[in-house]
Amino acid sequence: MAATEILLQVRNYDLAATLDSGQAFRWRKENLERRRPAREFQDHAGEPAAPVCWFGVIGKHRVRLTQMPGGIRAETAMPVENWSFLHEFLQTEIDLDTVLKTFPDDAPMRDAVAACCGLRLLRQDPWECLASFILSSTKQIVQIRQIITLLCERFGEPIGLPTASWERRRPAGLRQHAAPVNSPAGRQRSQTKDSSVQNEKRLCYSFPAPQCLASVTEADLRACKMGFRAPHLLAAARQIAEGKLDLESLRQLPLAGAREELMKLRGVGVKIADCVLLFAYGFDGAFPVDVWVERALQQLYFPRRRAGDKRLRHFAATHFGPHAGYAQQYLFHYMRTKMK
DNA sequence: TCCCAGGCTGCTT
DNA sequence: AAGCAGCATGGG
Repeated sequence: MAATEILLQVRNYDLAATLDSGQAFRWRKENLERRRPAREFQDHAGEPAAPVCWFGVIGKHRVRLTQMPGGIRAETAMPVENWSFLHEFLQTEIDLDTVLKTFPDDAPMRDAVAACCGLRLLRQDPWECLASFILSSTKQIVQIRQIITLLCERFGEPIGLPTASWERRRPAGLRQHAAPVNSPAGRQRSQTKDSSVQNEKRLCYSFPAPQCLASVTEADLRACKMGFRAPHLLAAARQIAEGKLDLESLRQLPLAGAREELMKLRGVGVKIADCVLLFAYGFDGAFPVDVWVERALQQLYFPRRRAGDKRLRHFAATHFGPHAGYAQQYLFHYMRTKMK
């Protein structure tokens, strides 16, 4: 039976940490302060807490996710027959405690796990993930999001208009985090409302398929502010569109073989390859080392002596166990949000 | 103004 | 092997 809403019964799942930890770039947070709070959202004093929900696109589905006491509520713009796409994306079947038990029992890892309770790994579409991380090199996460937003607006397909119930559920007033601190309390500015509505509209596009991007020009892509990454993305799209690279076939390869295939693409080195292997294919042994993770390893595990690049990589490959990629995500998020 | 950002490539030592 | 400039663009 098709429905537009479902409650995913998962525990120990921090939606905010997961959707905002630099693995996916198309999720936007909104504070539903004006929405009548459900009973679950009232704290002990009876004050309505601000429920936070997240808007995003998974394949052709517009999705709104809300953190609930019993799990995650999911709402879609269109009725859904089969919710397996959502279970797959959120990896609701993963028993997080089992994963955490495999982490090394040392102080840095204990601190990171304690600080990022409920952080999960998603399971994304390989092409969207690959394209996103091709665009990620020497870019801040906010800028990666901007580039991808432009890319989807210009080349993605509009996603079906929402049902009336979706529109009805949309909150009347939305507050932006970017609102000036000294703005009058409790007063909404029309500007912030407009930009919020626009934020939601901007999400109404699918991620452009490789066949689509293969037919545009480098200048078209550069217009999305991606700079020197444009030829890399274009070449990757063409390789896939021409059938010279089959992303689905990588699923059958071992980690090293799949990594090797991805690294044949221009602009894809070991770090970007490992991000795709971890976030899209679920190779838990992949351990992407970016500036943040390198900083984490350096400061937390080699505080006095400076460890060389080679030594760091060997340490990363041997110290964190079978779910090293998960451990990496904890270190990354911990470093980025809790340490400086 | 300078430094940095979920890097990669190619050229020098 | 290791170091390093260049690459586009924007935030702090």
